[in-house]
Amino acid sequence: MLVDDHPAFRKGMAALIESETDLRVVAETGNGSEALDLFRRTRPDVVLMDLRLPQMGGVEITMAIRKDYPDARVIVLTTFDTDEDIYRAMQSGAKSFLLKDTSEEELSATIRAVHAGQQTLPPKVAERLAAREERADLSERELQVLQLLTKGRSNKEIASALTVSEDTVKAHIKHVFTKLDVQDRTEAAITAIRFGIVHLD
Amino acid sequence: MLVDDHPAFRKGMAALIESETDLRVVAETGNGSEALDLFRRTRPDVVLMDLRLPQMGGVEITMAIRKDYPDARVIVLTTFDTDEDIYRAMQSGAKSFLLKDTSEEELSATIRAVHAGQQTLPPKVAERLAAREERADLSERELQVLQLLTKGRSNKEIASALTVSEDTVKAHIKHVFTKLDVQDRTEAAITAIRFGIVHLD
DNA sequence: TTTGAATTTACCCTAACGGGTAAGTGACGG
DNA sequence: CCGTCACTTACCCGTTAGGGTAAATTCAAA
Repeated sequence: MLVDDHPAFRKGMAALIESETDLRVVAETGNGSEALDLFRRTRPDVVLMDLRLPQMGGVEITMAIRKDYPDARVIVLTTFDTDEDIYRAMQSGAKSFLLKDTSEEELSATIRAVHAGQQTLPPKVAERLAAREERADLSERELQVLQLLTKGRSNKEIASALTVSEDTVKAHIKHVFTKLDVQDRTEAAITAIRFGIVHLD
Repeated sequence: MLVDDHPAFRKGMAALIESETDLRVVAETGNGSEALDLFRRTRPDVVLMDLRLPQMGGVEITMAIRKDYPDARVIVLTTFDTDEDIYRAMQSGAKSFLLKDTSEEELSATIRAVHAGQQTLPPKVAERLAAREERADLSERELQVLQLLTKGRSNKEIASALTVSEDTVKAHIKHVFTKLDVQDRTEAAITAIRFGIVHLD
């Protein structure tokens, strides 16, 4: 099953897959909520899932599918990716993570491997996943502070937004700096965006 | 002619185009430098160009083509786009700017329109281009300062990197703040990334 | 139950930031 | 030749940020 919101990409990907004698596309959609229905009805051996989808994200869909079907084999296939994206995708139960520019050979090899129950990761992706693992998780509150900081808000503004004192905000920010290994708020904001910890928009 | 580094996308796009009786794909490549050669040899009526390509960017290729062939008709076709990307693409002489999730109908209609010599822009894109036009251009020096600022450098560090005084850096930064309509450096950094004025990496 | 992490607040203090204002240089175009 | 603009520097001054330290509370896990 193919889940991607670009019709042209789906078409091309389907053609690549169908050109392999042992692979077949049983369903495709660009819609997140439709993906669930389609999975239930077609029960594909393997799902190729884009992460960036309108409405529901690929991670949410993957989690939803694996909640009902823990054996579902999902390969995440995406173009732009942050360390946090990779991390969350694997956390959600994806079996593999490929970039869209991977070769036809690697794609079909991965599909077969995942179908056989293996969990493969390209070296580049594995490396970035390891980098993410090294980074400490932010607490709920620290994440909220970081999100506001990344909107350009001052400590005072963040404090009033969270209805805590400015000193509290400072404390959270200090912890965030340590965990992200940065020196100041600007670096923290950029790092958060780079790693995909927070999203613009 | 199709220029895009994703084989699957090229394949799908080619299929969409060939399904129209009056349209034909005469050449395709994922390589920037090859694009120039291919253009010279095949002289396509219309070029569909991705912006994000390895090695040479789509804007550079477009400029290179239009330098030798000012009549070349280029449609930029891309997934993620910043206001600055759109602006630079149109500055480089592209005739239209489409997002990759545009419908088959809009795609073929645009190809025909551009072939007929028209310069069309989807409403959404036109809107964002207008937003970019309203924003004042940064001077060379201001851009350098902003780039360093967006790496998390302090005024002192920026000053020594550009071998000017810290007061000078402050002056540039003040101008940047005014032009970007922001209050502080963190907001400036985020805005610069959002608009695509500076790039991460 | 106790240990630990998250959350909260406070105080002190120094360094950095940012606004306002002023002014000198060189280059480029009208 | 003169105006404009980019670039440069300087000074003053108030606000903000960030480091260090300490401590209370809560809540979940060991």
